Order: sequence, then C-alpha cells, then structure tokens
Amino acid sequence: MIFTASRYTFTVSPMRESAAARPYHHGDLSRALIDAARRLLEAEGPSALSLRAVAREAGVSPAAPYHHFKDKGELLEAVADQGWDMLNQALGEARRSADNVRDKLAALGVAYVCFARDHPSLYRVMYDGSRDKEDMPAHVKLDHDSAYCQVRDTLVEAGADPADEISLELATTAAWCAAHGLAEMAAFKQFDPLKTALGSEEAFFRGVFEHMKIFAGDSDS
Amino acid sequence: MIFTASRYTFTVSPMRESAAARPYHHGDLSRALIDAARRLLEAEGPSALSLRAVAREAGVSPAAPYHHFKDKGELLEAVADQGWDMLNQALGEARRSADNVRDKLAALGVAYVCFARDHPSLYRVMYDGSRDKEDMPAHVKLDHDSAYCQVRDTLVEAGADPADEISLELATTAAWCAAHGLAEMAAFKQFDPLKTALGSEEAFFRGVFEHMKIFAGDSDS
DNA sequence: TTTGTTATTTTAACAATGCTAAGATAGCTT
DNA sequence: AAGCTATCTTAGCATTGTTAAAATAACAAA
Repeated sequence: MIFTASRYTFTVSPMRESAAARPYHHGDLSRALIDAARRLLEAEGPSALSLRAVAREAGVSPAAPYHHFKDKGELLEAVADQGWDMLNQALGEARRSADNVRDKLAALGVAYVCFARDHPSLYRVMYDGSRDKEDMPAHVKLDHDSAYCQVRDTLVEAGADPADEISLELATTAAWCAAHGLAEMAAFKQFDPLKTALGSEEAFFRGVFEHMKIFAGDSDS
Repeated sequence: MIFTASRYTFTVSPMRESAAARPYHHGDLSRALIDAARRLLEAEGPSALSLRAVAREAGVSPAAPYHHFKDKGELLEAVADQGWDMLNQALGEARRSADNVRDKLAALGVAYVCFARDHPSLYRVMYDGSRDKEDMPAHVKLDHDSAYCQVRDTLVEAGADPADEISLELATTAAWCAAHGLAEMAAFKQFDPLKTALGSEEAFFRGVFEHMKIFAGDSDS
C-alpha cells in the first residue's frame, strides 16, 4: 500500500486488528515509524538509527515523528517493546518444546542467547534504553508471560521452592544475568575456536551454561 | 601545573615516569585529554562525553585531539584501557585478600561487580568500544595478569583440571558472563528490596553467584 | 454547505556534534 | 640562521536532535 502526499512517498504496513482507530492524514504513522526503525536497524545497525533517518525511511519530514513520540528515546522504547514481545514468544516456544523438566531451563537460556545472536541490533536497543534509567527494561518483570516470569516459573517446575521467595528471586536473577552476559559476549570472535571444537554455536552456549555452578563451589550453600 | 597558551588555559596532570618523552608545545596533551575525558565521564556521564567537550575541558581547540587520536573512538579506547588496568588491579587485590581458595572465585566476582558499580560510566566505555567490533575488549585475554587470565588461574587453583582446556575455557567464560551480566543489572532499582533483605549490596551479589549452578542441574556435567 | 476547531504534517531554524582542510606557530635539526 | 615537521587554531561542512511557526486536512456543528 503506497501513499503519495505532497512530495513525500511512503509505505504503510498493513493494519493490525483495531490497534488504534486509523488516525488522520496518512494512516498509521506511528506504526510506520516503528517499522521503518526496525528496517533500518536490521539493515544498517544501531549507529545508523537516527530520528531523521527513520523519518526519511518512512517518507515523512524530520519533524513529523514528534507528534507521535515526544523523543527519539520514546520511539526506541516502542521498538524495544516489540523486541521484548518477540523474545517472550521465543522463550515460550523453547519452554514448550523442551523434552524433560531438567532441560527446560537450559533450553530457555539457549533460546535467549540465540535471540540476541539473531537480532543483535534489536537486542542492543532493548537494553540501551534501560541503562540510563535505573529501571529494568519494559515488560521484563511485569507481564504474566514476561521473560522474567517464565524463567522463574520454569525454576519452580524444576524443583525450586516457591515459598523461599528470596532464594527464588536470586536464582531467577542469576539465570537472567548469565544469559544476558553470554548474549553480550557470544559474538566475540575469540570464541570461534571453542565453537568449532564443540561442533556448533548452541553447543557452546550449552557448554557455558553447564559450567555456571562455578560460583557456588561444590556445596549447596 | 598550569599552562597558558594563546587564549586557552588548561592543566596538565603530573608526568608519570618517562611514559613518553614530553612532546612539543603543551606538555603531554594526549594524557591531558584522557584525564579530561575521565573527569567528564565521572561528572556528567557517558552521554556528555563528546570530543568537543573533552577538548573544551582540556582547554584546547576542538580539532586539537585529532593530532593525538585518529578518532573519537580511539580516545575512548585509551580511556577504556585505563579502566581495564584499574579493574585488573582490583581483581588482583581481591584475589590476594581472599582467605581460602574456595572463596577466591566469588571474591573475584564480587570485586568485578563492585568495580562496575563504583565506576558505571567507565565500565560502559570499557565495553561500548568492543560491541561494534567483534573483538573482546583490549587486554582482556592477552596480558598475563589480565582479568580473564586471573579468573582462569583462580579456577585452576580451585581445582579445575588445567589439562582439559575446553572445559577450562568454558568455565572461565561462564564466570565472566555471570559477572558481566550481574554488573549490567545490579543498578536496577527493582533489586532494592532484595538488597535490603540480604543486608548489603555485596551480599546480594554473593547471593546471585551462589545460585549460578542452576543451569547445570544437580549432576556434574 | 460553510465555518470553526483540532490533529497532523511541513518548513525553517538553532545549537551541538564529528571531522577535515587550510593556515599559523613553535620546537628541533642542520 | 634556515628549513622541516609536529602541533595547534581557525573555518567550514554535513549531520543530528529538537523546537516554533506556518500550512494542511480531517472532523463537528451551524
């Protein structure tokens, strides 16, 4: 679907549900902006993601986005939200497709790192917004099927005592930190020999996770 | 020590050893620039760290830095290098002051996260440069007493088999990822209740590390 | 329909940034 | 003293985020 208005030409992605009644002049521009940002992000990486470039990609003037997002940051937040939705979904699938309970948590971890590997720019945006604030990324702790809650629930399924809240929170945080740490490291090419030695990248991820007990020593706390 | 040349006034940090024979006009400008960058970083955070601001802080013209660093990135690399030196030193101290072998690795981990907590902007710079390249941050794997090597050596001291190189690399990577992940998360205020419940921030760090065995299940590999 | 209100978009402008090319300056070498 | 070269400044360019003001188009009421 292609609109032409004044001298700007731009495309509008097909409307989803009735997400929001179609606004005034040009269809759903805020969604078009988010899509344009995602397109730019995949094509050129995070450094190319300027507000003006997004507007250009969407076919509107440099100031147009400011009527839909107060800030460049607010647009990036919207992009990040989509990323979190995708990640939550990927974790859900990994969780369902794991054979036995014992492997479920490792499967979650591998799925997490694979997501970061497959969408590196998006993953960056998902965290960059939160680094300045002192809040966790959106939807990480709040939603029912948020990534965080999925990890916590999986821990309970695997035998963690849901009554010991502190221990459960610590374990969930530990899993989260481990996955995030590996996600940020995994692309370093210093790991290439290890990956080939182990046969695949996923095997490398799994191998790292298998060693995650190191900090605990051998005793059980 | 204060120089005044043309209309720019700037300070030069006291010379260290004979790091490099004192250059031409204004003393050791490249060091002065790095110091200025560090000062700005601590005072205003990473977003305020523009090359022009650094030049301003150092009392030179906006183009002066380009005779000492080919890029903004190259200056940031130099700043990051100092950060890695500091971190390596902090890890070394933590390693020496740990009572028994068993606690050494946890002490290293806590020291790592404390460094990131105490120098958040510097820590950001230390990794930001490496995210674009696909290389690990400078000096992480190369130097003798690099942070990476210290972790690996500590693992060997704690009983890891130095002959099984793959397992040792995996374990070192696991420890590194865990520490980095926690370092990036630790500032989120969602953890405040946990920190107070456990008495201190360090206790929280230790608590997370103690749960790091989760990915391994209970069996030993 | 006409009129008015309001939401959306454009144009134009500002300050700031990274960086480069040209000239000035000062130290070193001969 | 003359020349060379490294260092620094001045000016300038393209780009960025953001704002203010003007234009445009949808809608609601008369």
